[in-house]
Amino acid sequence: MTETRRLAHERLIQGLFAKADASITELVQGLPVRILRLEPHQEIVTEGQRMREACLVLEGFVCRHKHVWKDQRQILSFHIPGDLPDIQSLHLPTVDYSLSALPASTVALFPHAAVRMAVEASADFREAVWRHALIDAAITRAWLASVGRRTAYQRLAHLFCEVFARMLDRKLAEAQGFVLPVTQSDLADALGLSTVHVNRTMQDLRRSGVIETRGRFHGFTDWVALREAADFDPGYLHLPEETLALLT
Amino acid sequence: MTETRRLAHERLIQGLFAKADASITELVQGLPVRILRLEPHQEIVTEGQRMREACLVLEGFVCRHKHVWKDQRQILSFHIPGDLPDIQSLHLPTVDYSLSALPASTVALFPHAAVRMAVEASADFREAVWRHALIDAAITRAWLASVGRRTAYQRLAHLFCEVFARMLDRKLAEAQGFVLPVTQSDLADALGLSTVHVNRTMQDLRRSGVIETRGRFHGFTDWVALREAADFDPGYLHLPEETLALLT
DNA sequence: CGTGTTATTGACCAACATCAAACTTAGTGG
DNA sequence: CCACTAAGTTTGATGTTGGTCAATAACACG
Repeated sequence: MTETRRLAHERLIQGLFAKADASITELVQGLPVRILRLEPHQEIVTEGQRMREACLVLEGFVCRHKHVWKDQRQILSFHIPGDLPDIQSLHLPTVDYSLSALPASTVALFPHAAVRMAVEASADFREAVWRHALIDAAITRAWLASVGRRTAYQRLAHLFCEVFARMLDRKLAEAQGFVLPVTQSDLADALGLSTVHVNRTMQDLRRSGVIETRGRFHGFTDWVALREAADFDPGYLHLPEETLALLT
Repeated sequence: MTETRRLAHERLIQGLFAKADASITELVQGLPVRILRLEPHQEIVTEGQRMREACLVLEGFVCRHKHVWKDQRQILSFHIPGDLPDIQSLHLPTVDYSLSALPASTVALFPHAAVRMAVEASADFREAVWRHALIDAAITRAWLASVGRRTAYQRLAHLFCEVFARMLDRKLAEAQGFVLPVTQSDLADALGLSTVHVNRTMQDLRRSGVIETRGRFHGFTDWVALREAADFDPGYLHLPEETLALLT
């Protein structure tokens, strides 16, 4: 467990900073942290809840979602290790969404009070938290544009590009492809489609020869074509040059 | 023009704080500001642009939008007087969306440098800016849920409820209804629908007896029914109690 | 093996898009 | 005050994307 705590501090740094300087490392390692292991589909946070801790994804895959009308749900975002899906609860403690693990996952919980102290102590830390929250908002806007104005084919392609790019940046993906540990029904809820249609659209993607699926690993057989079909421009992710270079 | 500058400071306070204390008022009134008058449809900010000022809506109605694929656009948010649609450019200067006036509008521009100083000088101001940016993100999430999982009828109803609630809070609407100064084609781009379908759906709303339109004024003839059709819960707007009371 | 979850298929249907035209309104200049 | 124009709204006819329902097939795991 001490091992996992170390991982939590490491991942926090990885998620917030391109490169950590010594003072930041020290600051982060001083943060108290609680580890939570989650079953598949387990809910961590519920819409309307008042938070006292902020969550960091350590392993697995987490999503934000909202329940809409009769048992329909919309997934609002996917979160990979290193993400802080509810960091904004620091300033707006009542959350407007639920948070759930998709496959079995593990998350770290940092008390708001401690994070607030770190934020006040270090301008770099403060800046990094802002950046993280704002990129998150930019991603939500990209999703809104996708769901509002793209076809199912384009939406799915765009989602693949985005999640791949983000995972690549955190060294969670190979250049040739990546593991997306979610079901087709999760994808449907993320893209505003039905499960059946996601299934058919996936088949279209495979038939077009841009993606090859083996289980939950998705290999890119024609990255340029995928990127173009999706009309994907990674600008909104504000990735470092090194990562962007890998997405050419 | 000096008159308009005063208005700018006043609206900034109104947009950021429920009630202003004296020190905040002083701080805000010290901010340098530039006024811009906009023609209908005039673009203020363009996707990818690097900002050095932050925009505050003074009069009219402004929207954020993204261009998607062949001349399609998705409106990401509407902004009413008192809103800071691109305050996040303070920390992420390259914006991922465009900003346009819908009807003729006027906006104030505050230099980033000055705002940054105010943010550093006052914890209350800093907190208020965070709050503003985070509520904005919550609104985007609500839109995503709407576009992803609601029918045209529900989406339109939800949008009416939301914008009305926000305008009410800023004293920009009467209890019986409000002026929404946008075209049906703007609504279509906001809701991910076609203009024709928005038109037909508006007629449905009128036929159901929940809304009555005279020009761009929309009167609520059955608020409770509208609210229920939209499945509208204003929690995500984080409005003060007084305003919530008016939405019962 | 059996049991539960996920993926895939087929038949049919509904919501919403597209296209093209007519109508309304508000603004403009003579 | 009236034509003239441009923008926005409304209508009808028709097409398509994606939804629903229901069944079957493929896995994954104890």
